[in-house]
Amino acid sequence: MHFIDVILPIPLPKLFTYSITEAEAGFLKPGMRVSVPFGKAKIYTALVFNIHGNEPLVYDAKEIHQILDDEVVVTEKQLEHWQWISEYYMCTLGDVMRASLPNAFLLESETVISKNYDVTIDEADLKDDEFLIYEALLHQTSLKIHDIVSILNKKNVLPLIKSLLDKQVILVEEEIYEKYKPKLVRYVKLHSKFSSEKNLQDLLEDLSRAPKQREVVLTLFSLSAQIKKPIKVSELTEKSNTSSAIIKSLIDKNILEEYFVQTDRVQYSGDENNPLKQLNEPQKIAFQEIKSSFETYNITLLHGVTSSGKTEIYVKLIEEVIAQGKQVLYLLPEIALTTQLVNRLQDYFGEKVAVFHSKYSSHERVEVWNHVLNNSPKAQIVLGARSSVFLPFNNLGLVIVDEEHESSYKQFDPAPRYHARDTAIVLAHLFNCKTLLGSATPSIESYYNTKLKKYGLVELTTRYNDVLMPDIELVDIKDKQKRKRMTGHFSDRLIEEMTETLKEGHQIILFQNRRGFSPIVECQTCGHSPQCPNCDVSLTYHQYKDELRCHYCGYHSVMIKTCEACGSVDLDNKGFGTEQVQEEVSTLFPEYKVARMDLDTTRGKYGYEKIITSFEQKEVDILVGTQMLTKGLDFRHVKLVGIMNADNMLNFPDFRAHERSFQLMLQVSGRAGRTEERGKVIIQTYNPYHNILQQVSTNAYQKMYEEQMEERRNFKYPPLYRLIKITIKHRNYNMVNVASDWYAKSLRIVFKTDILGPEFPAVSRIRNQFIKHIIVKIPPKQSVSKTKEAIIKINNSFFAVKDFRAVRVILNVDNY
DNA sequence: AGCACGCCGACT
DNA sequence: GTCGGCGTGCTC
Repeated sequence: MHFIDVILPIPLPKLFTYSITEAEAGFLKPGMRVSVPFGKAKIYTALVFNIHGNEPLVYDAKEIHQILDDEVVVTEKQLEHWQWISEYYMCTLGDVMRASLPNAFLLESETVISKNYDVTIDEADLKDDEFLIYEALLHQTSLKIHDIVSILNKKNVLPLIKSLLDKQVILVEEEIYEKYKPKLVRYVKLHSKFSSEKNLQDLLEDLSRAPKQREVVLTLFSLSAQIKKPIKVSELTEKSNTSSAIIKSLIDKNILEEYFVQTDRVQYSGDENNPLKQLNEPQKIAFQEIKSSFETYNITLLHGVTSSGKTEIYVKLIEEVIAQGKQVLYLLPEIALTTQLVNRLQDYFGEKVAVFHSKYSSHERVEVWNHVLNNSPKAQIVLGARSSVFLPFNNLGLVIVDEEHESSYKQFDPAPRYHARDTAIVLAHLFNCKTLLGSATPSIESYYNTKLKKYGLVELTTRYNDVLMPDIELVDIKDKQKRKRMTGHFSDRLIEEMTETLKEGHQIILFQNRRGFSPIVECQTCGHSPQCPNCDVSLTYHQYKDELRCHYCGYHSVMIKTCEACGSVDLDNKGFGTEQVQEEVSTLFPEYKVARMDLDTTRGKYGYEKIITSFEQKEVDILVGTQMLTKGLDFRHVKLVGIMNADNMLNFPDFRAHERSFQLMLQVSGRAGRTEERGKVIIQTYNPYHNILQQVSTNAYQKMYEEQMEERRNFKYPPLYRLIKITIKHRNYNMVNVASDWYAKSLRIVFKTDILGPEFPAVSRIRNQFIKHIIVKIPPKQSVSKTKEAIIKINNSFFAVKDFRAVRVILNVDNY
């Protein structure tokens, strides 16, 4: 008797056991995919977790449907890694599987219906709809659910299929198809019979009455003479300036022959292996320090001021590791910066660099996955966003986590709610290799770990080319308002600096941490402001489309002309976003070009790229944007950075608000003056004496760290205490209250203190679901894993209560 | 998560 | 009287 335990890509906490034959047992290995029947009819892709001979006692194991792989697609190391993730982040292995595997690896099954020929059917027995399907099956051998939906033009066709099945009119089968298809490129060549000079002459004469086709043949002829390589159809179409129809007719006439070649979707074309840049003195010292730090520590934090040339140091380290034939994982917070960085790395390492991120199609992901799995030289260096920690490395030699402090490394939804930095550190540990964290503004927890001597620390305090750190000036806008020195949201100081910078031909970045035009539209007469029907928030006015939008659920409606409550036309905009800043800039400086970079303008695969390139090429003089601007972009000609309003981030209700504001402001400031000239930063605020702003203006990281640590100690927050956030969701307000009270009470029985809540968050309803949060604080001496075990117990008894079964509970470990 | 089974309102 | 809503329970 042979059995396998498999992981199914669904959020169920246990593995499922299937029986296999002797031969299958000899062939299967953990990490291979099998398709298995699950429930009444469905077939799922499952991943073999282990192979054993223990027959389950309380149920009969079903047989597997089919083996899907010849070789493992998930390595043993990955399975180990998955287990750590599922335990640490309190999610199921199925959740991790779903997040890890490229979608195309998960087969889909589709219900296929065919006629039952064993039974004679009395057509009179059939209802109208049923007869339509029956008739369709007389013409076609099989139908898919989708086809039936379109034949009958109604949504719910399952009852009908069931009834047909009962009457034995049809047979139902689950058909499986692989979603990944290699990309084939279509090539053409002249049919071999025209290879002789004479036949070709004849052909051209034949075609003299079809000038278009003749033209194509001639172009093909000259192209193949020129480049002596196979000719793509797309190339030929473009060069000969014809349509694909003409080429098709040539193929049909057997004049051209078409053929297909499999190619990689992701290809690097360009010169490669430019010599590495020489490190300057401070970089050399830092490089040596990192290497000696690695002798003591597995993890080292490189704290280097903005524009100090951390990338060159990474490149040197990468060079050494790949020389040993090992793989490198280079993590970046988001894709915005990859364009510049990918180019830089490819300049040095050419084809060895593979890029991996969420905007890639699932086909592209499979290709990178396979390259990494096969240890192919094409993916020796993986440059990727957080999900690249799931790639099947087998020979990892170094992990680099750039911009280590970035919050986008943490996944919030859906499970697994992992932090890519911490997950990558564990991955590196599995391979017994080193991790380098880099940042100009390290996260407090990482810096704390260097103090605890868990991580090594290397500092780099001078900018590349000895450019001075930008001069940061705080402008008190409360005072400016009083003295009527404001034009819209611009202080006289900011306008002065902008005018001068533009005159000198330099560029400006304006930072406003809010999208849209104005967050709130308020009626001047009755004070009413339009709310989202699905969420507990006011709608934001977006001028560009003249509509009101909810940033939580995507609801949008046209801008109202009159107040919905009292009918008054006296509507006022409160607060301001990037759109309004952009508009004010174009009125203030009409002769200069302004662009905006935020979620709304960077949709699509190349959204960022377009804006970044046009700014780089100086087609745009002023760039207005949200925090996207901070993510490691390197603009050469920016001299001035303006932060429109520092207060809204400082006042954000979160224990990290101060740390985040410090990081954000220093990062944006770092965009100023990256070559030669010293940059200038203007920070507009109502409260210039705020500690954080003082620390930003003097680049006092140490001071900020100590002060924040003091607060964290006093208020029991990370990194001293650990946090687990429990979110309770339900569409019924009362249910959320009752359920969260029950949950919190149970937690308090076990943990006594250090439980916060339940509390409604600032936005207490999203997509028609009410939300309450409970925070579990874990003191330094309390075992984190024991705490999690206790929470899981409470969670289980929670769902044993009948009334609570429909309540959604989300566990978020390290929710910061 | 899906999906089937089972019990109560608005339609022919 | 039926179609169809979603509460509840199970999946090797």
